[in-house]
Amino acid sequence: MPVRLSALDRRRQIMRSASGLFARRGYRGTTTREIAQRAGINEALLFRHFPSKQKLYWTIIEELCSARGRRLKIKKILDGGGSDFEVFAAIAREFLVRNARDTELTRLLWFTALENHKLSQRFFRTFVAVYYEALAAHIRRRVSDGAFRNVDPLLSARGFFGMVVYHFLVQELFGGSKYQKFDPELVASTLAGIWLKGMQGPAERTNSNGHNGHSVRLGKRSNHEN
Amino acid sequence: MPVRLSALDRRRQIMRSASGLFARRGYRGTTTREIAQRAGINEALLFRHFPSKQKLYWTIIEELCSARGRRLKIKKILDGGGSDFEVFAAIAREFLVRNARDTELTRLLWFTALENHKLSQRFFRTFVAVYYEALAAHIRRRVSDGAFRNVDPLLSARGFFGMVVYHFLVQELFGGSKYQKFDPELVASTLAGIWLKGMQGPAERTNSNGHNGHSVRLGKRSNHEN
DNA sequence: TGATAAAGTAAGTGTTTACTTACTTCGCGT
DNA sequence: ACGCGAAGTAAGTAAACACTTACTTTATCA
Repeated sequence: MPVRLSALDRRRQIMRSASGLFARRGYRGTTTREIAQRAGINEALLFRHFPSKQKLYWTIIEELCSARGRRLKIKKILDGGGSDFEVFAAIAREFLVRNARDTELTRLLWFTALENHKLSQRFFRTFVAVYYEALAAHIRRRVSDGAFRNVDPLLSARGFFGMVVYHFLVQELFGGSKYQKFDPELVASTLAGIWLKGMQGPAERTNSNGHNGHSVRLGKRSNHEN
Repeated sequence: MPVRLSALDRRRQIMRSASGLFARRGYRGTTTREIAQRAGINEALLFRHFPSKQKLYWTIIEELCSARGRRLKIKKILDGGGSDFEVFAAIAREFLVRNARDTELTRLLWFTALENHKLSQRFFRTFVAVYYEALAAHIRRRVSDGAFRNVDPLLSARGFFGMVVYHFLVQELFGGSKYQKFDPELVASTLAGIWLKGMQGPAERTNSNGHNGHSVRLGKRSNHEN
């Protein structure tokens, strides 16, 4: 009846069970007994694999922080070329679909941010700040190209992510999806369209720069009727 | 030594003490003993004023939901006239300074959203959705004026709040303010500027003879460059 | 084929939690 | 001035919590 697993497999299984519960109920709202129950094992075994509940939690967070290849994805989009509109819509889309695929992770992250002050900052640095830096660098480049207006790159990058992330939070955390569904594709292109048009320089025809082929024929006509 | 208060005053004092703790540590992270200690009373007295911890929590949330005159403020800004920029910058500023004044409330709300699924949706409706509706209505008006492009009013309203709220969250919840301070005035005008410029229709809105030709060309389907 | 080390568990431990009970102190109306 | 109801409290209780101990089972390899 009791399935016997190798230490590594059991460890992984416990972490999987635990992260789901932590995400739904938070650290304090999750008991070690629940975790063990969900993993189908005795509570004592949990404590042989992890010295404490705290350590288990941290290990999960740690793994989530390091394992995901998110950074690569956004860097790839940025470096991949394409019009500004294509790039920013792709980033927004990537964010929306990725987060939608595991609401669990998002909830876990937000819980951590609220429950654990210290961890949240470290979190932010390893998980979120990299996006900003990459995006802000890109914006800075486009500013010096003359394609974007000269606004604070960090602030405008934050503004862009803000639109996307907040939309997701409203839909998933606050139950906005109960009232209205949105097509991620539409959301991505609409928000990217607004932001991008808002960033473009007053002299819009300045697309001749000897840089790589970013042309400025963007999607200000990103207007999608339906 | 022990200060004797009227039931009403004591009640209020307990609620004040409790909401601070709930905001910092969440519902589950706050003990009734702590609350009593902070209020300078015995734990038993707390339970004479509130039948349970749950009820205390709900009462606090309820009061926060109903008492605040937030809705009025934003309506007033919208109806007060002024240029689009003045209006939107004012809304953003109002949000930033108001939230900064009580981070406590913001934290409490986000905690509630995560910890209590049911409550969060009700919360959202009474606390946040009113903003959207007011702003979306305004956007709709400006669209039919021909001043704004014809994008989904709800989505673009969300986008606007998203920029502002997310900036606040990053600064206050994730410790962004440790690294860099932002002048609320600057943030408000920058974000409002981006969003607004992104919303304004250039020579776009031609006429309304049932079929507007530009919608055929979707921005996201623009051809690739490499 | 055992010896052994690790997987697994039943049944605890002390502590903390939300909540009670049984009691004392005090302001106030008559 | 005195009685009564309400403010206030010391000292609990049962349940739930994270974590332990002491023990049994089983895969693996010399």
